[in-house]
Amino acid sequence: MSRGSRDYAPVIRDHLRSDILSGSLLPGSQISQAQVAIEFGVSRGPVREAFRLLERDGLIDARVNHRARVTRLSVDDLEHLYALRVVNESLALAVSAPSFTNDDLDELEVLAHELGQTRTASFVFDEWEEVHQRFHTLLVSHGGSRMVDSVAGWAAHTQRYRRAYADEGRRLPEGAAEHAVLARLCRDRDGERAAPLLAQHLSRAALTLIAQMAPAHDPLLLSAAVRQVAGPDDRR
Amino acid sequence: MSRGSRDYAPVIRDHLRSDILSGSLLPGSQISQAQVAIEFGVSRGPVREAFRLLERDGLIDARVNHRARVTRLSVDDLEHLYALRVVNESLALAVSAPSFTNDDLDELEVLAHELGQTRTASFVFDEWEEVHQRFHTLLVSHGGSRMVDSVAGWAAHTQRYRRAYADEGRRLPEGAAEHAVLARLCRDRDGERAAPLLAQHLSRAALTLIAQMAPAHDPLLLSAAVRQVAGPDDRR
DNA sequence: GCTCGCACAAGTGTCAACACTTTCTCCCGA
DNA sequence: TCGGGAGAAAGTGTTGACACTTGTGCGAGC
Repeated sequence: MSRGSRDYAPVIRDHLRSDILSGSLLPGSQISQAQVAIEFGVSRGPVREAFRLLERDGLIDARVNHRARVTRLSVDDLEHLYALRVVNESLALAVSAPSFTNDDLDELEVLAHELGQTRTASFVFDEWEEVHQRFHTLLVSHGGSRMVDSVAGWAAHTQRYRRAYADEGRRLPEGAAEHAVLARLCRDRDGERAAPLLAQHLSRAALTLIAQMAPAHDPLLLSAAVRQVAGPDDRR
Repeated sequence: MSRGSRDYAPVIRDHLRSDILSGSLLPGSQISQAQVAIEFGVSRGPVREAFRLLERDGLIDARVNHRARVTRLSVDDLEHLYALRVVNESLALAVSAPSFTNDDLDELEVLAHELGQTRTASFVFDEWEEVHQRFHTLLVSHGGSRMVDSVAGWAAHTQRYRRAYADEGRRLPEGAAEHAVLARLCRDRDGERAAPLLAQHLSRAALTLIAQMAPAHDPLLLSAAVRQVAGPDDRR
């Protein structure tokens, strides 16, 4: 069972993706098939396949005959990612609301509570991020595999920006409260109200990051996305 | 320049994708790396990379140690695809409206006109499909690369369903007219009105296909998607 | 006639080697 | 001192061969 039949590509891809998302592989840094192959104790074949997948996901740029580079971050990309999350996660949440199980709802509340706690308590980014991701994943988990996969990809991407730009000292105070409200609305099966709130929650997170990254940037696309979900919106 | 350095994977992927979308590779049929490698006069390495990409795009299922199969069609998938198109293309169109060039607008009108013509004139599916794709691609072409890529993927997928289930005899009569209206609204830079119309246009196409494929199917997700874009909507 | 095994053909996963390209390095001349 | 090449080193794209797995067909046994 040693030489044939093992399918390394997915595990290599997962490792590299995790390294990129967590920031241990920095944007713009180069990674070579040969190097990775050695690190995983594997030939370059499976590594090439993994690279193809990472490239398709937009995590690396792989020009022919050049070493692959971890894709760089940009405000535009950040805004696009959050705009996509806004419209898609809102839709997924709206249709998921009737389908939540009691276990789902319980877990949502526990996660929301933890997210509120960690804000005040000692703060470890990795832990917070894990809970946060889980919360948002659960929120859209009944949207169907195609939707869930797309959303998971975009959400993962935004993690890079949060890690790179989030001011770890002061987390968004409204954000934490919103998680609890979202959990509550899910409990009430009120997708119609939860969806716009999620949109605004995401938008607020995006705007905070944009402010840190490029204060002058005008988030046209993002506000169009929020408008689509929440309507013209004169209320606060 | 013959042995190293050529990067066959993308061209192989494009060929296979085109074969799958056009229906010359039927849903559920098996394709083997070895066979494809021979057909393209190439070794299996590049073919494997192409397969990984096709799998990522959901066009083939590739279980380990098994031959890959062209993914099957299902109403659920169809509905999901169109729901994604509805919310994303609408957003892309809304933000694209101010950015259209005169060339874009001219081409849109020409394409819309052609789509109206081909309905009555002798009908060749491939030609109609090409013009139709081009029209919708152009409509969202200023939405940013991430958006455009996602949308293009979903739109390509829906092509499989149109080819498999569209009743070639009678095309949607409203559909043809709507293309012209959309082109007009783009000319007027009226993204706010064009977006909901696009949503309904796509929804109508989806519902027609669903009716052919599984009349009993209740398109919950699709209507939620339309509602998100167009509002509760009592009209029509 | 039918089923169950079993060899064997076909297919996948992986590797090491080869052809070619990019990148680094170091040395030379201006 | 500073470019600018030539050559080495490192890297990529591809291949053919090998290890292993799945499927296939055919004959023995019931």
